[in-house]
Amino acid sequence: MRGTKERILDVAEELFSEKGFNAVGIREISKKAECNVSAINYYFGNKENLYLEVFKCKFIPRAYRVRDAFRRYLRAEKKKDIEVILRSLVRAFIEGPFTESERIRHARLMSRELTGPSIAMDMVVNEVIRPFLEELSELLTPHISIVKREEALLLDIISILSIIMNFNFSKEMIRRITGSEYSPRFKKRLIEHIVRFVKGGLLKGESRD
Amino acid sequence: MRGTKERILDVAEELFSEKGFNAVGIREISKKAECNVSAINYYFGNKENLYLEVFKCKFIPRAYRVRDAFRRYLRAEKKKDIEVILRSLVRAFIEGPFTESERIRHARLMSRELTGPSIAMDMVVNEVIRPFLEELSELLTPHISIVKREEALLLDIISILSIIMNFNFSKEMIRRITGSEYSPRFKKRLIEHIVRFVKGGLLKGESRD
DNA sequence: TTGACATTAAAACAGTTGTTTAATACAAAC
DNA sequence: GTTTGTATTAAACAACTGTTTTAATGTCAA
Repeated sequence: MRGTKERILDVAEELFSEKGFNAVGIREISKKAECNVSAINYYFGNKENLYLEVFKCKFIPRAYRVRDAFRRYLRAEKKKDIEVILRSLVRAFIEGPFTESERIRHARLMSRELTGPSIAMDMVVNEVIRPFLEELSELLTPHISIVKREEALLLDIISILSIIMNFNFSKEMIRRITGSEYSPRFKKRLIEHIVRFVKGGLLKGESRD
Repeated sequence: MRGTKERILDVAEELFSEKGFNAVGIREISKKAECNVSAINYYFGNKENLYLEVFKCKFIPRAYRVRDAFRRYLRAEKKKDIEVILRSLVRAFIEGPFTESERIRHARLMSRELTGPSIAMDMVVNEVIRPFLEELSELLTPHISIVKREEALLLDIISILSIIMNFNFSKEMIRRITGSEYSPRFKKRLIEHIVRFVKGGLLKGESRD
């Protein structure tokens, strides 16, 4: 059996992402992790720190894996035009090297942090979001022919990520509205849809207007 | 002084949207609403029902006001081309006939419902989202010249709303990343950015590809 | 075997949770 | 003036909260 500390982290991430910080009790965690309540405080000091540790040990490493998947998809292509860049990006989030439950956990934690920032937000912004935005910005700039204000490109990228994220963490809502399950086939359609939509958005006003 | 029941509803909405259902206690509500704890159970039965009532009496009517603002903006324009439709839509959400705190409350409640569906989700889907998607779909269809699968248009509209919503309920994150406050000037830029981006996305593949 | 340390366990802690009870206060209706 | 129904209050309820204490283990080196 894996170490107690590891099990606590796993269970904590699962429950926190599913219900949010306040809706989860440490007794619920300890029960599911098959350990004593005091083991949690022994290893992590208190509940808040456990939450922080979930981000440090689980969320952030996985965010890097998303980024790495993106880089890998991109590297595998010869022509690195806008469409390839965008498809690599979308695929990293929608398909990515994750199990479906991993993806859901990741999306939910992120979504909670976006809507109701917690003590973990600083970490997420500084170690994940900002560097990734910068990377995307540098990758896309050479392909945007018209002179674009820096802010405009930033807003573009945020818009792109908004769409990707939304399809990732509003799954229940999307399911209800479209009537489609998140099957591999639907995902394929979804990826192509998003790629084409955001490509259109990015290139807006270039060949017309 | 306004009626107790009204005050409870107001305070409950504010606190629920700010912290989420589980993070708010009825004693906190009763204190801020300047009433007794048991008044809450007297009027609403229990905490869960109070949450539901917040949606019934506050969220949904305001969602209709967003829709009405959209219709009004649209009606005020002579030429009802795609750009006008989209600008009306974006303005209804970003500017709309609301105070800033009203907009924040609305966005947060919606975001929570999207990420972690509660008992209120059915209400939101059936009375707000579905009808509005249909309305948008009918409005946009005549302006999309190429034959588009029904699903494709639906995904387009969801993408559009994703962007609008994200700029509405990730404000703290946007602030940090862009360094811009949500001033009227920034909002203007934001609206024009979104309109152009989603217009590009919607019309993708029409005049090129 | 001894001592030191890391880990687990049960119990107690004080404070908070949502809810209920029982007792009022205050109108309008008879 | 009594009754009826609504509105409001304080107090008590049992269950649960995160945390701490204390004791009992296990482990490994000296």
